Amino acid sequence: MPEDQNTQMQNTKYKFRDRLLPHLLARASHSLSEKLMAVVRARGLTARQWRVLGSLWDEDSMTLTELSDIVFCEQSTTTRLVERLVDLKLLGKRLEQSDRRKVHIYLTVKGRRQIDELVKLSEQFEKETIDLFGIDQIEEMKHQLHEMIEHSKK
Amino acid sequence: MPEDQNTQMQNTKYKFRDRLLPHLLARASHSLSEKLMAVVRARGLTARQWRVLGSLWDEDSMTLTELSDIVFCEQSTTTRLVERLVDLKLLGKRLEQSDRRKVHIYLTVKGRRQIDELVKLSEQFEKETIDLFGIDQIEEMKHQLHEMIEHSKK
DNA sequence: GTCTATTACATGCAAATTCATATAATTTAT
DNA sequence: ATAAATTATATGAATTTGCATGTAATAGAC
Repeated sequence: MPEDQNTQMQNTKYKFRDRLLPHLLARASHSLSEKLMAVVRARGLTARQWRVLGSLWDEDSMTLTELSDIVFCEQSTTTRLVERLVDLKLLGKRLEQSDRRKVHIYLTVKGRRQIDELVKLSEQFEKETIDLFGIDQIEEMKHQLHEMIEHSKK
Repeated sequence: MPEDQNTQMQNTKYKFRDRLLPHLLARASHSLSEKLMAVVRARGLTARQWRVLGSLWDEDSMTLTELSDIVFCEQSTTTRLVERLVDLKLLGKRLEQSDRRKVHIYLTVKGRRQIDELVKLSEQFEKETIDLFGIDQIEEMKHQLHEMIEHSKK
């Protein structure tokens, strides 16, 4: 088995599960959001519900397909997830006039009020991370992450 | 970018959903693993099943609790997920002698054969990422990610 | 214009996941 | 040594999810 020179050092230091970038990114994401998620759950929201609600925070509206892409799940899952939040009056639906296939989802006033605290908490945790690692390092990491995301789209 | 105040410019450039590190990390992880996941699904495995199997690749064994921590899910989920893979003869169970509460899970020969291709593919995609962004940048990012994970444990 | 392909969303259903709780083994406190 | 607390795993029930497929609106080919 011809071992790559590059990964040789990592091989001895980390196990498979923590050596590969995708796993590592997921784990870091999970670690960093752990505290917030405890609050999210305590507010009766699932991680995905929060992600949908939060994503609409500074958007006028998004279609179900756009939301699915952001939440990393099937469109059918988004349909039902949103349906539930519409029942709870946290989200609203609006048909696009020029293309009546598209359903636009938006945050209601109640929904906005509901997640206001979570949004502020998110920003606060973000600030803590920035303070800990330094604005320059974090900004550079974000830049690289955006590049990775952009590149994978092709 | 430098003359602007801290996150001010980020605020205008990115929406809430893509400005916060946890979301961004999750999105990058998802983007980078997309191609591999297509193969994983084609092999009849779910993302979580693959993560469990892959994590055991270079471990003698892990307990259910240890696995749950790695897969980011409830222990009860791991119990049933593993149960299914044991039925498929991809995993085996062994009780710890000194503490018979603990169930040790390990990859069977069949399981190892089953994921061999996926492990190689993972390494290959990792190499592509490294070639694209440079070994130094990737290593530095991994280092920071490990630091973030480590810090969050406290 | 008509026919076909594509896009956006919905739905039936089986499987997966979680939450709460139960059980069993081990450790700790007294 | 025993009772209480803790740790590791299992299980029942309700919810969520994904896959396959269906339906309606739009775009494209001719």
